[in-house]
Amino acid sequence: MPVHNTEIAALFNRLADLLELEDANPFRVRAYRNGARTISSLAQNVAELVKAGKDLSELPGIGEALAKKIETIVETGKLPQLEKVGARTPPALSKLMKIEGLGPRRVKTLYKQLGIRSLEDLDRAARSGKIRKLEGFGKKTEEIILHGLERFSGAEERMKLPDAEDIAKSLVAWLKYTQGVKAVTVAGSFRRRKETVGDLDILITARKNSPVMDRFVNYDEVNEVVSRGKTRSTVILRSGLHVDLRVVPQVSYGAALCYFTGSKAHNIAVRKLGVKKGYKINEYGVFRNEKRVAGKTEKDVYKQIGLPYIAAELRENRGEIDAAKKGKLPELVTLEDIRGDLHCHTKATDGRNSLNEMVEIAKARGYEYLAITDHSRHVTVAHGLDRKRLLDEIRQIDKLNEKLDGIVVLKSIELDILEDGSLDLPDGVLKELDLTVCAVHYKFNLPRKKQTERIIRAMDNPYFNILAHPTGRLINQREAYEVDLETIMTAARKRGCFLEVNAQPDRLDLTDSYCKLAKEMGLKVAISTDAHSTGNLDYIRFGIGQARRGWLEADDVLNTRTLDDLKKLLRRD
DNA sequence: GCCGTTTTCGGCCCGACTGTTTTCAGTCG
Repeated sequence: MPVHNTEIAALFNRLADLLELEDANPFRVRAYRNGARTISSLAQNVAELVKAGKDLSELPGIGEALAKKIETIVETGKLPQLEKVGARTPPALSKLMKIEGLGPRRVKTLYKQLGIRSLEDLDRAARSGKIRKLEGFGKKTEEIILHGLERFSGAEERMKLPDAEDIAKSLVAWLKYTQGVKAVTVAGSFRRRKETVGDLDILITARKNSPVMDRFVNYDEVNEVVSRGKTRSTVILRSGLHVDLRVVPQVSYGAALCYFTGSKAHNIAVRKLGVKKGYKINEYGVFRNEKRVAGKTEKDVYKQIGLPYIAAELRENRGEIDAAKKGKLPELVTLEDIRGDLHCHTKATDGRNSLNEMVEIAKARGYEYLAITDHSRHVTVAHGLDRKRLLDEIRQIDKLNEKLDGIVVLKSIELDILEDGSLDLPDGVLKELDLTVCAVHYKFNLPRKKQTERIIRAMDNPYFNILAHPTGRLINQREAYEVDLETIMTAARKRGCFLEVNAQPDRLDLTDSYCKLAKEMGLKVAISTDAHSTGNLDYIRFGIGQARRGWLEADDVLNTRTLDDLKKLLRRD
């Protein structure tokens, strides 16, 4: 099993932590963190790139030194420098820096002065009042540490996007109806449509004397006010979600929106570019010699430094600035581009609504087609369809199609890929379908090679069309199964098969990085909801967000096609 | 440690809030 990208990134991050504790050059520390970020957001397995002899220093933020270190990690599983630094500075200290309110300086002082090297040490010292006596610390800081410890022990989990949406919606409504408030925008990773959010960043433009800050900290759901200033405040809601609110004047709205949308790495890159052109960029605008030259809209900000507008979903410093400079930004796929859904369930298996109800809502959404993909027999808990019941459903759909106008129901199935790579129903019945959506639903723990072969063998079946939720991961619940997705993607491309971007907000599988890789490989994907109810069809929004984060354009997406064009792309002999 | 249509050396984004301070360091985003 090759070394995972996340393991390499973790080693670099840990090294960065320890170097920071040693007062190393902060830019060197940042270089390690940047490298870690590049590695962890890469779809391809770095170990395999190394084996293929690829020059890693071509990757952004990876230079000769880091490239060499990565090679060592791939070969030995270890980063010698980390062990060397670890001998001087206890590696456990990096955990202390995760406590809110504790950074490298304070952790270092705590270690040097009180010998604190673990969470337990920290807790003991704080409780016995030792910390407040240190220079630069005080009673209040001690309380903050104790509080941070308490919070830390709770599950540290990022919130899934739809949950954050629910919370944001009520809060935004509350803030909007405040005297003097003009615009309320949720920015941050929420706006970048990341699959999970760590906190909510809300931007407000308001008249000078608007009481919006008061109203914010007095919101019913606020559990704790972390900080409160004139232009910025932070609270923690009862749900545990942190919310930052920033108030700026109208003339700074665009600059503030850029700043608050991030990502941090994107902002740094943009500001750097600004500096090069003689501008200072902050949340109040773009400045040349103290004079504001742009800032009212995001577009103005980008324009001022010679760039076209960059969509929020792209702002991760993963090549978007370079693409913008060259005029090569993708024209991202939108909700309006989607002409149909290629994965949904009905009451026949584990869906909540009938065939007719599903079709009715799909039609109301303006879809031209809807593929009904109930489970196959192997998924017994969902009462999966056997050959006979599938034939019944096919006949039912044929009958319905005769009556329907403006939408066509596609005959399909979510077909289990069995352990040996065969499909769960015989070809004889599969050939009656318009398309198949195939998936792994059991035996997640096969070795990587076997799992990969299993899926590719399934693709050898001429009736295989789309690989559903290709890695099986459930966000915050279940890791992806071990599989060589890049090899699978290559195989899919060769065979005329497709991969799915499952739009269930629990799945969002493919990830953004793999969407981008698919695009680069020329492999088209289907964005499908896997809806188990009529309401779920709306999940398509989350799939679109993920696809946009993966740089996908309408042309890269199967279900932006008209029905005729779609049929041409699906191999059905 | 990275990086270069000003640079292969000398830079490296920018500001708010808090606490412990009498002008600023530390942390955060």
